[in-house]
Amino acid sequence: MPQGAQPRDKVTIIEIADAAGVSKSTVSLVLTGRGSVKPETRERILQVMDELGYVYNRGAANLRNTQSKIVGLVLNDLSNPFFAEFAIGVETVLQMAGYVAFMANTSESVVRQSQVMRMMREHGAGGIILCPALDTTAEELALASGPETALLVAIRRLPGVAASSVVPDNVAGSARITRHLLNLGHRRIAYLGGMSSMVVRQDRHQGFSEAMTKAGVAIDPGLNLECMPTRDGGFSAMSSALALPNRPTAVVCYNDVVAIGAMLAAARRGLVVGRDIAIVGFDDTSEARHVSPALTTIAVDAVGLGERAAAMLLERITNRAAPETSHVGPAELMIRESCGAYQHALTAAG
Amino acid sequence: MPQGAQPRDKVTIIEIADAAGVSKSTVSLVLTGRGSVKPETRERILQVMDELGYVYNRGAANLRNTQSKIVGLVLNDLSNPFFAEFAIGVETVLQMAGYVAFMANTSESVVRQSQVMRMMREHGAGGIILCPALDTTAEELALASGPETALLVAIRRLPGVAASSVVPDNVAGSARITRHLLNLGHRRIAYLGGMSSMVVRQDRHQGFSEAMTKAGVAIDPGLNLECMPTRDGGFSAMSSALALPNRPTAVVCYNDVVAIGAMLAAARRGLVVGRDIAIVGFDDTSEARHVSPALTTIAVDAVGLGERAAAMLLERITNRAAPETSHVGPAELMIRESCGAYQHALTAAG
DNA sequence: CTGAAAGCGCTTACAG
DNA sequence: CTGAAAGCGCTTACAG
Repeated sequence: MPQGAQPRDKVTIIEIADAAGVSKSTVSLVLTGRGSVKPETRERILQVMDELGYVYNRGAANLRNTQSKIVGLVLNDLSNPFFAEFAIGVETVLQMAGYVAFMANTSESVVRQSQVMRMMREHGAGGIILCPALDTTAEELALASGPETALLVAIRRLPGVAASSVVPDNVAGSARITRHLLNLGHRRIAYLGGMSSMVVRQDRHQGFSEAMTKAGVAIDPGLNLECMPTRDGGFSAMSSALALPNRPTAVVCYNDVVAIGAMLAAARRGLVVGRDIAIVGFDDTSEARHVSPALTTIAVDAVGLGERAAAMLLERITNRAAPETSHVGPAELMIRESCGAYQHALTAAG
Repeated sequence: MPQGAQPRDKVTIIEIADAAGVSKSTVSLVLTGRGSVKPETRERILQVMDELGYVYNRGAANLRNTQSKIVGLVLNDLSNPFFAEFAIGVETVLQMAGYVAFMANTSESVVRQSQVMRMMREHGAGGIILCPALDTTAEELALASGPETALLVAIRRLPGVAASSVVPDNVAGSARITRHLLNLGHRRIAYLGGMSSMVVRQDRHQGFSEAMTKAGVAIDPGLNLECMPTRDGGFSAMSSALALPNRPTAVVCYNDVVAIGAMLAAARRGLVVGRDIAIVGFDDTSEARHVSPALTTIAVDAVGLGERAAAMLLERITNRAAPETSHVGPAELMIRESCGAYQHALTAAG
């Protein structure tokens, strides 16, 4: 607060009007920027606000005019760097547009999810970007959501939910990375990680299956292994896969986290990943680049998805009549070391 | 919305009162839980709310009673996993207490920082947890903050700012990891990374100096190297250090990110980290465990710091008379491979 | 370009 | 335990 100013507790529009010698309507006009106020009056008012340390009370303003410039972001797992990057994208776009974001982490709990969504609505969020917790059902969401709040579902699509959506191209990405392994000469390829109840797993596994089938390679049902999408899950599932009598020569993992767990299991077993066995992931989190050997994976541009999600939600908020839309983001193959492509090239050359 | 309910646009307390056959005061009483309402009346009101799809308008409520149950979280770099973990801690505690959090990422921009802090205040945040951007000054902050908003500074302390603070024990942590290297027999130890203008760097370097001095080891000013706290910065600075005529045998890095860059530079030069040279970090981000060799570093419990920050802020919000407090969190040595302790033990045994 | 008045959805004393 | 009235800080037509 500038020196000389009185540290009043609550400076309101009325005190500004008094000090500037105008009515409070005029002050409101410069605040909203709607009506046209004489430039010198405007300047004087602005200066008085500064002197008195005035803070615009948007809660009061919203009470009168609805539309709030607040958006909620509900994340299922902020500890996953993928979602942190997604959040950065969302928040950047929101900030540029003059919006402010509520953020909540549900840790995959549908209960917490309902709670935070309700809280955000009560606090006047005009829209919510939801990365749904694992067991989210369409009915629950219909209750947690409401007509005053625009809803956008991100990352995990939710069949049967009336909302816009932003998801990466899981099917195409998975097909692409599977083709990559097929091109490298692999035939016994396992699909590892995630639970078959997860929509994302279904999509990614579908891409895997399509690529295998299109290449005329039989899929061994014994090489379809489920596990929780964690490092530990990947470790256990991979250990099982390696204990198989006729073990796979390549493994397509549900995501990077599972792949890193799988790499650990292979190393523990004395295998050199990228030479003795190929392992690939999905997401391209920053860890993928830093593990050794570096992980071949699918980049989905988490930041870009976040930006797109925010832009689409803003569009729906400002234009309530706009139809629900869905966006499927790119999925790009990042060839690194864990697939053995580099070694393969050397062998081919020699 | 349950079937049978009219999808009215805005259900207010008045419509609830009418439908339940009571006055709106009574409805307000069950909403706030303050007065005592006859249990059956209460039940009936609650049921009507559910049927009509009522959403409590906290903006309107706050207008009357001040105190808002909203808190702001301003992060300087959400892409750093350390801050994502910190945010998780903050948000968990806030959620438990029935608060909702605004979140903003400044990307080290003081301009964005001022903007988002003002926005949060305008939207009625009762307090703000700030991880300040690099060039934040006490004066700017005094302007961006205000008497209605409790301020808590986290991670980077800000000399001269009247606010509670939560920071890790940078001095002790740095001294501890330096002692670890001294115990391993190192004498030519470099301090690498960060800019001397950063308060965190000053604290960590102080811990380094104290440990060296206490051990009676001279500090070579030529082995104090600054760089931006990024992977690339660490890479360049380490390259310079290795080009020195009498190069260090061990390197204490400003943080994990710098250390990982430094490890890359050493490897590029043909050195085996942990055998030919020791490199250690600070923070214990998840990457530290996954690089190869695994990074010896200082764990500061980011989640715990976040929880503590939130708890302290809540305390100040509910009890405005409470004095400002500061908390210094633990700093624990995580011995892994990059310091060569394991190799050292083998040698000693043989 | 400016002023007086009503109202947004709620809470808070104050009567009953 | 319940009702009528005032007011929180702002915006919005409506006059001037």
